[in-house]
Amino acid sequence: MESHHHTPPQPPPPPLLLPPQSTPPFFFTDPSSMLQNPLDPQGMHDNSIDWVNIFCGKNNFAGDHAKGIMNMMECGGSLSSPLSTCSLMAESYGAVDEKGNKVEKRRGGRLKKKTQPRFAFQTRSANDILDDGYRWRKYGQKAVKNSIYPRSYYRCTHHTCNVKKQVQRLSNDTSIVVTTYEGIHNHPCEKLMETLTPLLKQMQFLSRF
DNA sequence: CGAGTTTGACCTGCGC
DNA sequence: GCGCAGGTCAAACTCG
Repeated sequence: MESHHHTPPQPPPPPLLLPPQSTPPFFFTDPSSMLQNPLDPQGMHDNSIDWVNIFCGKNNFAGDHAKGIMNMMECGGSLSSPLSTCSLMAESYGAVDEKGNKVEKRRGGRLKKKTQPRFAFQTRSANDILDDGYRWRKYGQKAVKNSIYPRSYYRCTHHTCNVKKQVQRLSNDTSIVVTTYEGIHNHPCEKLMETLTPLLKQMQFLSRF
């Protein structure tokens, strides 16, 4: 079956850079709550996050959010946009392997080095698959307890990239899709490059005059 | 024919 | 020890 992630012919992409006066694609529903770190309620550590860079800097959301993932791991909060409501849910890992590296304990059994930041988005959408600009290959689907909807497992198709994501629709609110990303893309967003290339060519052409 | 999906089997941790 | 649950694998299958 054809991958639903394979980008079909689509209308022209939106402008690359948001005009300064435009509404950013995401905004905080409760800015004060964004600053409270559930792992550090006393504020003993630096909780500052470059949210603007993460969410509003460019259209390459899926690529640029990587810049803030490590900060995100220490924090939690919620975001919303006019079209969707998203929540960021940090996960903490406390296990340590024999060499002292922090590891993530997996239900599947094996211990895994904590090199893959992980975070989740809740998105209000009728579509299970959110087009984040990357190409994904489905490698599994499982029925999940207490949910009428299965959980789907995807891997980034880029040969050097090991990013995974899980997609699941909430059973108690069927309008919400939870997408959990694991890892950081080590390559540019293909969709962004597709958008940039003709623009760059046009700029090169115009610069000759 | 290559890329991606489907789906049952398998692996491992956890709770009882 | 056993069964359950989550995550992954891989063969078979689909589609362009």
